[in-house]
Amino acid sequence: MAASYNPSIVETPIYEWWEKNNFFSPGNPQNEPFTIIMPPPNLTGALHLGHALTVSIEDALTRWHRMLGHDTLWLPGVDHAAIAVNALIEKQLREEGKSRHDVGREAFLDRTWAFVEANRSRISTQHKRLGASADWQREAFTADAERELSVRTTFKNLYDDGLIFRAERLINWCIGCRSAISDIEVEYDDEDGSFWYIKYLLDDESGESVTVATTRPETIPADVAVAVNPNDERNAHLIGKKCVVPTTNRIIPIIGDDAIDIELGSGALKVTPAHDQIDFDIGERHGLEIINILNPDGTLNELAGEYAGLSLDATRQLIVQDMENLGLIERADPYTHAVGHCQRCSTIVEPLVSEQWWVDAKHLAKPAIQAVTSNQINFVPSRFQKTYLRWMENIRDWCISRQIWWGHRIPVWYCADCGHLTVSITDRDSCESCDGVNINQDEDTLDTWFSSGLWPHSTLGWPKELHEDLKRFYPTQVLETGYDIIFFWVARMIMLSIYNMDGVPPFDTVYLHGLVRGADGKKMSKSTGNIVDPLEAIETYGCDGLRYALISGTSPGNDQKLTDDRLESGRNFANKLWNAGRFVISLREQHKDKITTAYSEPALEDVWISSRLAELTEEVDRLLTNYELSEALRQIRDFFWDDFADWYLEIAKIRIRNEDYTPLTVLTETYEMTLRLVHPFMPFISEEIWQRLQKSIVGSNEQQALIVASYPNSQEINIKKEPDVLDQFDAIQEFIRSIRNIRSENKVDTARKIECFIVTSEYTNEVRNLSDAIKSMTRIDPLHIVSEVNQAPTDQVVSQVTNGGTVIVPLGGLFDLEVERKRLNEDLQIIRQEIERQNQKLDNREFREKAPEPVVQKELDKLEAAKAKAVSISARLDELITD
RNA sequence: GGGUGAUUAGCUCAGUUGGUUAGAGCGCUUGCUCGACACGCAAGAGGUCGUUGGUUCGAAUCCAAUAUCGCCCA
Repeated sequence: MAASYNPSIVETPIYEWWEKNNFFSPGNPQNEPFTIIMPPPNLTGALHLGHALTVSIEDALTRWHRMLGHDTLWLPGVDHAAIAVNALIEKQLREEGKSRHDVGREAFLDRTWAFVEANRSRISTQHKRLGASADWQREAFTADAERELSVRTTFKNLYDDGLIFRAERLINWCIGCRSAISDIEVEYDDEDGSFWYIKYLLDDESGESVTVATTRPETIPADVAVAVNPNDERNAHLIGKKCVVPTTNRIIPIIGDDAIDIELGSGALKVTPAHDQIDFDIGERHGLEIINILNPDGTLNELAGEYAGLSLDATRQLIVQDMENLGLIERADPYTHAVGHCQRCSTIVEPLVSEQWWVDAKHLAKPAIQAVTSNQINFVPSRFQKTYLRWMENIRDWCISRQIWWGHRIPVWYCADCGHLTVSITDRDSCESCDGVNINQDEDTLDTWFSSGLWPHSTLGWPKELHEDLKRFYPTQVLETGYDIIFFWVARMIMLSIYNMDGVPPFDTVYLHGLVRGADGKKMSKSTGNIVDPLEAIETYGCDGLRYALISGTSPGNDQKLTDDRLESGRNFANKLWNAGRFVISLREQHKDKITTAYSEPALEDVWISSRLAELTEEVDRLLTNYELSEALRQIRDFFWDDFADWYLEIAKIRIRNEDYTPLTVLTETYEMTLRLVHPFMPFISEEIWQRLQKSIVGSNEQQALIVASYPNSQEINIKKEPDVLDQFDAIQEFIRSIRNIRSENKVDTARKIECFIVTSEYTNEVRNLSDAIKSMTRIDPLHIVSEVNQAPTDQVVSQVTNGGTVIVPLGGLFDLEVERKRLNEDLQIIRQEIERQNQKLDNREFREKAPEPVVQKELDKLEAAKAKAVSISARLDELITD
């Protein structure tokens, strides 16, 4: 084995071997299932660190459950990302000087499918590189034939139930995508603008005017009324009169409406129902006409009169200028207002009235709210339950039609003869009402989230209700994703799954992770240049190193910064595992014939490491059950590095050097179990070493698999847990640390062996049993074990008092009386402060009465220990003074 | 404006039923070729847990204000 771990030559062959052996598919039909459906990444672009985090978490949960023996399925897939891919292909076309309309729908889709095929395989290759133990045989695609069937079936059922309908309403029109988008696809940014106060002249001889305040003068050509509050003394008398729209000179009514904010602006609002939600509502209440002045490309249409053909920006400048020339502008105040931008293409979104397909979200939300309030679905962390409920309780109808070509085409056919509308799961060539063949399918496609909303059951075979997977794996256990898509995805899945699956929610637990940010704390993006490519990180640090870094940096729902430091410590941990394994295996090979499996009389350290391991397995089980992955990993690391490698292994070395080969058994068992514990987090290195270790244990060349080995359980540890041993070993560690500290503080040459006295009555046996280890680890010789301080010399010695006794090291010529006196005085100071604190605590009558007994006892013990320490230190000080 | 999160060592973060001497990694100081590992070993230094007030025998932890930064929604 190489002296350092080289992940790049280990990882790929192991993954291929796992896959070849079909370990990723569920294979324990007799056991209870555990299912995670993978959030399908978008087809566009490469996988980023967010995906790497998703994989790290979901794979850890999957591997853990697989090792627990569950019938485990992690089902992968890809999302067709309708708008994003459509935009990407359109961009390609634009670069060739063409539009999608130039090439036509069919050629456009051919081209898109070619892109899709190329990218799908790249995404699964990258997932495999991240070590995802997902069942690739079941890989799904939101736009494949099975999923199309589920989409159309859902559409048809919702339509038949009256929950999908077509209506003309105000929608968000993305000028870049040339499509409607849903409310949550609009992102608002504050932008500086102006609040213009504009005079609308009354349509009479009075010469009077009403002053309207607006941030959007460019929509003036679409005005159909001016509204004032009937309670507004300034304006109420105008109600019922008419006024003239500036520049276009149409005559419009002045109406009264309670909803008008008297305080805002001039108190008079121009009403533009086609281009503003509030105005649209006012228009509905008053039966106003709707004038839409926008073309799909964001320019103004012929209804805008002289401004037709101009952009909104250009119109604003021009119309303001025109009105100024007419003396209609009273003033313009600086004003900050929220401007909507498209989530996908960042261009400005315009409110606009249009006929679209809608889902009655309020109706679907009811049982989806119920599923969460009744705790059928739980959020981790729980605070996101509130986020979810708040949104669901205020949900608005969901606009699902998109004027783009890439996506699920709306399964609706319009009859030119009778006007009937046929909604069908299968393609139609005749009208279901009049049988006429003069029908056309709806040109629009569905919101990409409509198909991903079906994901938990569409991937398992729905609507084929007898599908084995659906029966076996629905509902799933965990849905793991980023908190940024609770509304887009999680909420829709809950609504649509409950609707399609007879009221059964799609999963029990929603685990939400945070964003992975750059080392600078900013969101990773190309423009800030702080992107870490997961594949590059894998090249440098290994897949396990990356996964370690991601898992150890994450806690549910919180963002994390990924730094090189953390990646390095992941790589270092992998290397540490590797080297310990290398050492254990080489020891076994060297002493093959001396290994026994009997440990009738385990040594203190054997019992200690076994007890610690038992504690660890119980703790890891508890933590993983509570989704505290980073804490579980941290504890495994600490156990392995501190307890196993730095203490147990070091002592074992000494024993083996002294021809005591019994530690080899515990050494191997502990190390082997550690590999199993760490496997869900660092699958490659653990599998690699585990297999080598198995060969050395079993002695056969048959390749075994850690991935399907059992997850450690404290019951399987041969040496049972003994709580007393933890204290005993702790005392030994303290003695060793004290001696090392004395050596270091007094600058005793590393190589030089010195004499030492350990004064203890409580731990005499333990010190005696471990004396070889103590001597070797501290380079002392001889070691005297005595029960009284007066059995040790007092001249030119340095001493340190521990909880288990006192360490006394004669230093001879290296001894510095002043240094030692100073140090002892400092120690005494500290211990006296502690005694003070303890006394204060214990003198408090209320504490002694109200605190639980064990807590009081613990404080009493601490006081006693501190007092004993103080006595020893003062005694030693007295000796120094009398010297 | 409403909601929500963060604020703990120089940096990045743990601290999940209130009871430790407040922990880790990185960085820092000192010393190390004792049978794996310098991606390592050993010994250290470093924190009045944002501020104020409250609840409690006891608060980093619970409550209320407040400040700063962030996110979501309107």
